[in-house]
Amino acid sequence: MGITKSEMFTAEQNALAGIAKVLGNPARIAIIQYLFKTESCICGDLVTEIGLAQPTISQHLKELKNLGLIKGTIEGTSICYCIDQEKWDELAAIFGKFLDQKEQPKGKCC
Amino acid sequence: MGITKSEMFTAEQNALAGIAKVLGNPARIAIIQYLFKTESCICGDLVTEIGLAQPTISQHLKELKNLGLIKGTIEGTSICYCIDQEKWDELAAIFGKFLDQKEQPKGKCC
DNA sequence: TATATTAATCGTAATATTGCAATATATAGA
DNA sequence: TCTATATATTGCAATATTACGATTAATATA
Repeated sequence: MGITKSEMFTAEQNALAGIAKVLGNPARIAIIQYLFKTESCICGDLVTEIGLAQPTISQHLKELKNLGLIKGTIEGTSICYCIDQEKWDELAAIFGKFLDQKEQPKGKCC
Repeated sequence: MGITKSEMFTAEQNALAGIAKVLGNPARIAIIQYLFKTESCICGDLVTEIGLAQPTISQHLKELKNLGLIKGTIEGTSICYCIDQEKWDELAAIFGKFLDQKEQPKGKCC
């Protein structure tokens, strides 16, 4: 249905899926990479850098902001977006722990 | 449009987004966690464990299989699904590297 | 105040995802 | 072969996502 039955999963499972979902789009990956590497982080730069329309970039920024990964400060008529390193590290730790899982030795199969 | 313009992004960006997208659903997170922790990994167990219909579970398994995260071996009339630890570690390394990014010191903002 | 610049929001179209019932397929055992 | 069991596939409905043009809001400057 395009709807996920979040009420039947644990908070941790929903949190992990929520993080992954926001990261599950190449435009948002590109935005994050650009914010990490560049000196300036004016929103308008992202529009030319990524190559998507301004409302589209704005929408992606909103989703990244909702998750807390980025923060924006007003710079005159522009807005400067940056990674929120503290929040990033926090989510990276949650996700990294999930990725670090090791298989239990199983007797029979695979 | 529900379509992402993947041709305008790098292979790495698409790969990262592709991994995250598959992980961006709590049912698939739950399936992965169950496969990691349990002794047995019969497909039918997942249906009762997760609480979604059998075709739905089968569909999620298919997506995990497409990404290479799991593999299934036929056990009589059942199928035994397991994590492909090697592939998991590989994807975890790719994603972990992305998560490990640190902010460049910026002069002006944020 | 008027204008230019920048970013957010609205409205909409196209496509994707999620989930399930019904059905198909495949294997094991009688 | 016939039946039971287990999984995959198909087809569909509901909802979500992505993208963009048009518009709005807010600020800076003339």
